[in-house]
Amino acid sequence: MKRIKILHLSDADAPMDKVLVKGWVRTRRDSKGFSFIEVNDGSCLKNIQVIADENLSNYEEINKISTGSAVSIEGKLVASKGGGQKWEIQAEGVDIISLAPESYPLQKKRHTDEFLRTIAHLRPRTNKYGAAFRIRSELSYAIHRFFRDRGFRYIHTPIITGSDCEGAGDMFRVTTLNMDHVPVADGKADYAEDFFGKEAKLTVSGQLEAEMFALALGDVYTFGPTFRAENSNTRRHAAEFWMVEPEMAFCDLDGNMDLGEELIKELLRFVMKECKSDIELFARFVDKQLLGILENIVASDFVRIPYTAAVEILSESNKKFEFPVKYGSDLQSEHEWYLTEEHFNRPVIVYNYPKEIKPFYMRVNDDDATVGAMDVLVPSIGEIIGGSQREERYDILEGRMKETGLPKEEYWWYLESREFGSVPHSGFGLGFERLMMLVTGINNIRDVIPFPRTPKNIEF
RNA sequence: UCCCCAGUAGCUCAGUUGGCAGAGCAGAUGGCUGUUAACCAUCGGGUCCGCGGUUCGAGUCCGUGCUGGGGAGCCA
Repeated sequence: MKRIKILHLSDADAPMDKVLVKGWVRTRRDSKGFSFIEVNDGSCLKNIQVIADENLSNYEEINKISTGSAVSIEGKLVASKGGGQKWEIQAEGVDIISLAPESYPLQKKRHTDEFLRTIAHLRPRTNKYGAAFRIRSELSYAIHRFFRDRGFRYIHTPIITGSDCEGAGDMFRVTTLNMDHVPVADGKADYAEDFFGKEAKLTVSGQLEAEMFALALGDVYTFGPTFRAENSNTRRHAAEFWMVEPEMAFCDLDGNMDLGEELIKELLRFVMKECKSDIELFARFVDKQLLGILENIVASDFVRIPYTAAVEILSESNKKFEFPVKYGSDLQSEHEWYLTEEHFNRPVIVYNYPKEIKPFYMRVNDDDATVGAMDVLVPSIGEIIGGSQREERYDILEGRMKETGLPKEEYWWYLESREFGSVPHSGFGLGFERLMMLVTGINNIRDVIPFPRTPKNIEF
């Protein structure tokens, strides 16, 4: 007999004569002559209540079933005699697959996120984390669907890269050298002996490679892990995280902003519709204002202001900032928070930043002072998208590389794309975990990724 | 890396001015009951984060280290 998932039982519209359910026991309560067993199989938030009568041949064993134990239940799906649930299973057989000892760390009552992080291998068995990771899966699907509907192609860009510096942050080294006996040449590690014959790192972005495919397939995107070896200790940063990076040929900065806004709104709409009961859990127990926040984002036009206008708003705000607002320096977190949470109270796209504070690949504007960069800021998360129109003019790109001290030889292939049929193109990076935080109201990135990697933390 | 806060039972926490280590939940045992964070009774459970210091006496005060959290920087 094939097992049926609890998801399909809870929305059943008629009783069933014979069902087989397998899952983990959340709690068990005794009554006179029978026992209530709450079983969850991870297919949905809901448990199914099982009635195990004392006439069952192994009732003595059934009475030893503890929280966390795995069971297989055969019986009838019948209308529940008690309140609180529509259906329950009148068990005809309860097989104990394995008993969890009393040391099982998950209890019926609420645990703190900090404690659950120390048992990341068990936390998906809780209501909250089960819901979060079901949503994570649905959100991934929604991303692929969004791009496919619009004719984008999915590109697998490399995880290991030979580019010494991709412009963002410190990188993790990839090597097969024996770290206890590193071969030396001229007083330095000799990478000629290494696997690739030169230094290799984990990627910090698939952008440069994705650009090559945008200039061939038109509209493309990547969706995969990226790595930053920054010693960041905040609730919004992880050393390993997932990023969505669309890249579009024949697209300027306006088109880029349009896509970013549309993407965020569409993903929120999708999740509110397709993950309704899981989202409701977060709206009830994690952030009471969650639904209002999500609806507000879906309904509002994102504010779009140039960097100079943002600086003006901040200067005229009469708000005491720890760091002074000044043209030419990057916006501090407190400035971004002010714009998106206080001044506008909705998502804000800041664009056209001074070129001195942005990387070499961003397109220089006609004023020769700013570049076509854009950051999407949302309340409670901060920067969720960072992107730009790319510099497609060979000479200017080459000049910017010289200015920022990048070795031209390393990027010969990137420059060549500007030599052969170069076209205006744009793209951005969306932080997938930050999107998860936005959607669920969970305020720590370590709680929206299955096994988080942060400085000094690589357990599991 | 810098600034701030915290660390007490398996979990969540209380612990007054420096004076015998506590509660709820969880666990075990018994009872009651179509229960649903079940209920009632009994019992077991501690390196008060580590190290050093002050003191007649430290969970409490001081120094230091570790771990966790929040903020900043870096960014998605």
